[in-house]
Amino acid sequence: MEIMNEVRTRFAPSPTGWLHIGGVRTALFEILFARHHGGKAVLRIDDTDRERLVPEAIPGLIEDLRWVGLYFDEGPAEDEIRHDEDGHESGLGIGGPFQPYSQSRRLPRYLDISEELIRLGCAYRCDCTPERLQQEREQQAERKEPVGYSGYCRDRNVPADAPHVVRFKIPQDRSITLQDAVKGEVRWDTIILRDPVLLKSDVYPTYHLATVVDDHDMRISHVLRADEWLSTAPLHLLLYEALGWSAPVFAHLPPVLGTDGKKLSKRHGATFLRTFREAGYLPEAILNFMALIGWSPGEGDEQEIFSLDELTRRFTLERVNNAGGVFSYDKLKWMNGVYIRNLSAPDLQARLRPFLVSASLQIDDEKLTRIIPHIQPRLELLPDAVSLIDFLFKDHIDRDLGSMLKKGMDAPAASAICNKAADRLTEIPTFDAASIEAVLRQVAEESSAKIGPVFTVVRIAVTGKTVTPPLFESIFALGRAQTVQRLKETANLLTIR
RNA sequence: GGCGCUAUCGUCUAACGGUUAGGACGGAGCCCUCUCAAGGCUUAAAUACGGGUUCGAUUCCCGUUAGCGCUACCA
Repeated sequence: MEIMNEVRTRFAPSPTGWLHIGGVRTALFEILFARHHGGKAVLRIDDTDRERLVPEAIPGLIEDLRWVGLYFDEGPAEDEIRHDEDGHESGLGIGGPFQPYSQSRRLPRYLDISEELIRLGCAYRCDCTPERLQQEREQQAERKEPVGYSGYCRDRNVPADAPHVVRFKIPQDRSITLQDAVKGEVRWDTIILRDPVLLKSDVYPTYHLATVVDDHDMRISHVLRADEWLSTAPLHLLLYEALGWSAPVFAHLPPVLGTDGKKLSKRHGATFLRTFREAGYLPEAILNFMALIGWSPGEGDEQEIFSLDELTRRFTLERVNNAGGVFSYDKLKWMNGVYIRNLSAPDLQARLRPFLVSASLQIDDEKLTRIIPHIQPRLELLPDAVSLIDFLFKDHIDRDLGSMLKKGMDAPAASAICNKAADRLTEIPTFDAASIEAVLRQVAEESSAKIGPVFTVVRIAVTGKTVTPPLFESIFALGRAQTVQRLKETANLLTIR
């Protein structure tokens, strides 16, 4: 594949914490677009802010991306990822022809470019103190002028040997036009732009310098990034121009919002992918759902459930929306339920296991296998299974006898039903759902009560719950011995009551 | 304040000048039914406002309003 003509996208998160759900959407679009065009998606680590840097976040980010099913073609190699205390390999390395993929390891390159820009007269050193800048801004605000760096150091020839930053010299009286693949044509007058810092005093680049240099160096053809970057696009365009590089295609993605219309953040609820994982969401459902915020298949197509392959096949920038979209937990939950129902029984069982284990249940595989098909349509989140089936795996269950005794049911009658059910279930030759159903229906018929209340008595006696998977299948899964024992136990409890 | 982006049911969205403005989530109702779900059917619910352009605007243009983003040696 000729790399020069290849479609290449990149996802460049800052390792400041767990992967955010909004980041998942961006990463997904990077991959969908690149793959749709037979290109490559690059993972780059934007770790130029040493103050907010969380080293453990790097393996965490890659791990999360993998879990959700997003595999990048190029990215940080093993040695760029922090090893644990014992120096064990993380196993998360990706690698690629443009190593390293962490910006903190590319410092000399940014310094070179910064120097070149100074030589070119497109950038200059600035030794203004934070206090000075702060003061400047306050005065501007007071005079109701637009706030921003005044350009004080533009022509001062600040020497290189004292602490300083390097600023880009924004050409005045220019008009910059961006042809954005999503937003269309956007124009700015450079007069409103202020000379931004390119290289900080710690010799780390700012986002602007690093991203332009790396996107160029790594042959990125399409920059898909969140909406919030749109206003810095003219600066980036100017940088490409100053360096004599051709700019990539830009596509600014609509934001993922919280219910209040503001950018999705912690106060709206869960926002870290990790949290969704722990809450029992399926990665496929998350991806499918995120794809539908800001993108739609269009053409009157009403399909909503898409596999990653299908999304890849159908994804185009033309169908990316301009307006931001509110993240709906309700709809995600619904979609998660759809995905759970579409799982094979063994697959569901495997995915459920960790949640059952962490609920301290002693799993009996035979019971679990029997009940799986019956809880499948009843799950929205994986951990929902716990309260539905924990009665299968406990030696002792508590029952609220009071909730049995409703709709004309009294204790003696309930006790008799339990005893009779226990006896009949002991007698039947084959203990399967159909036989259990036949027996219990017979018991109900022989009782003076209606079928509903009778089954409620049996349900609570056997499971301790008012809400359970279907009764006969639950009893079948529990097994004859435990069922009979629980029925008799209940009968006794009802008599001494 | 300045600059920019955005605007269809509560929410995600479809309708690339002509539709009874469609679907999905959520809501309501009904059916099914051993509880709870799932499933099926039905239903309420939207083009922010004002001007143009046009035979005809959800759709194109302008303005207003509102929301959001940026305005850091953060990304």
